[in-house]
Amino acid sequence: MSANSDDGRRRIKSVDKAFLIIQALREQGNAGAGVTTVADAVGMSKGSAHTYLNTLKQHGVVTEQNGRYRLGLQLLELGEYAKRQNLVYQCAQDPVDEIATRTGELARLVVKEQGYGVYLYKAEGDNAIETTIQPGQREYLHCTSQGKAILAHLSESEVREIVDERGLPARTEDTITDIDELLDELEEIRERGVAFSRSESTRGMRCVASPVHAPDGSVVAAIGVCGPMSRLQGDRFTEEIPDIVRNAANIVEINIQMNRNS
Amino acid sequence: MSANSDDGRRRIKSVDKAFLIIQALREQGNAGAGVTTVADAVGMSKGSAHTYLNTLKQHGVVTEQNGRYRLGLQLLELGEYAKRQNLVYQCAQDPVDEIATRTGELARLVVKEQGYGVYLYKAEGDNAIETTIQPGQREYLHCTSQGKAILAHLSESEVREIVDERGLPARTEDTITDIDELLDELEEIRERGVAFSRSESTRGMRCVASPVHAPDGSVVAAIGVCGPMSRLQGDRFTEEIPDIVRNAANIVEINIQMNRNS
DNA sequence: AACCGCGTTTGCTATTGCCAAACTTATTTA
DNA sequence: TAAATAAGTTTGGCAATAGCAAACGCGGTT
Repeated sequence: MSANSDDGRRRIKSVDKAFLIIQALREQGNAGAGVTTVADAVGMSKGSAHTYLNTLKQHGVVTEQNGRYRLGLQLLELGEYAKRQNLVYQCAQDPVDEIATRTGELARLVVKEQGYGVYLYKAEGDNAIETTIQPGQREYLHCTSQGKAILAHLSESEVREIVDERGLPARTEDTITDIDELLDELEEIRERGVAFSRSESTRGMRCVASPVHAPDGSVVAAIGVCGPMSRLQGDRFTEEIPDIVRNAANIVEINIQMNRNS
Repeated sequence: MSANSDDGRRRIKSVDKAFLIIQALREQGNAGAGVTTVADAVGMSKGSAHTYLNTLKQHGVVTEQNGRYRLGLQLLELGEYAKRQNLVYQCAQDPVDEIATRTGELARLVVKEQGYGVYLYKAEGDNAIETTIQPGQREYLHCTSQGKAILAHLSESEVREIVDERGLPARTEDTITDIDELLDELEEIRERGVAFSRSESTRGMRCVASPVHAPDGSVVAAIGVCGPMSRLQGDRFTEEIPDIVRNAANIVEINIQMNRNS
């Protein structure tokens, strides 16, 4: 009877369907899709799919050229806006730039959202590596140093909840895929104040990350450094860079607090 | 009786309302808004607004922390995806970089979407100016060189349609605000192959832009250069840079064609 | 020229979104 | 500490509307 689905709360089914269509279009990629293809993909009649696509088109989140529908750039405008509004994004840019220049490596900002990490900003030092993952993309929390830094400061029940929902897929042979092993690792990270990643998300890549806390004490993000194993080793990896990263994370936290009161 | 609104076509009203809420949240900016505020802003009951916000939250396009709702970063992921998928974006990056290094100025890519220009990519030369407008944002077509380059290659009826819908707001005292004057200017641009802007969008800023055509002959984008009046004048403004820009636009077109066949 | 596949439109019905009002929780005031 | 107020959440019932199926229109193909 009731229009609910997940956790007993009511939902607007038409909105769900709209996002189902957006998802379907996304999976079609650059090729785009026609009305019939979309209708089949989401399991509705041609007529209905047509009405949805037209509505979405009016809002610019879908574009159409001679019968082929694709994702529209209005999404980018909204997304960029959301990014710029983000307080952590505003407060972390300078410290991340600083990390990049001081280490010469790639420095990144990842914020927590819905059990994922969203890669929001990067700064490239003189020797910065190129990564395949692009700003704006989500990544799993268990396989990156940034993600683990965030997980380490959540409660065990929150961690288990995220793992139950997202799983622990293996990115490389070194990815932690066991929940108990992960919890042990998080314990260490908490004591140390920085998280390491040794080829856990990409072979040959090492990272160091430190969490960023909101004024209320909850973790909201992590900043860190990524580089090749060849350069990130010894004291530089275990001492120098952790110090730089920890310090920068601290500055971000101060920036957030100051921005709060203004 | 019928569920239509704009041009007789049916629409999904719930989807319209969802975007109304997104718009409302956007206007609240960084502060965010509570359920009641949103309900008032879009003119629906508290209960309904709550259901919508919860649905949108599930999809990540809205986030909530202790009762305050804001735009979510899922929008950024979708938007960045739409951008990366965009064929023109893929094909124009190298030529735009090239323009920037050869001129030392700011080079930009603007693609046409729904009667607006969407600023998708920039490359900064050694002396590049800083602009307030950010990648991902929309801009009017009548007041920028890039926009005029696009308009110049649409039919007069299409231009009139866009102007009717979006108007010709004045950005500076030099913005063209008269439709006939605009049409004359477009005529010149068509003959010349490049569009100029002299303080029409920002005081003291000059731009040169050239259109990019799809294989079917329609304009899809424009690339160009922006810089201070002090540097963009004389032959450099009217001859040298136009040559560079025209040439680069040509290369983009070739890239698009090649990508088409692959 | 007839066919076929695709996109668009429309009438009718069952579904679902919506308001109002009750209920719950948090915050402020006395 | 309690009362009062405000804000968020849930629910019943009715009216609105989303959805299908089927008809229509249109370009491309055999």
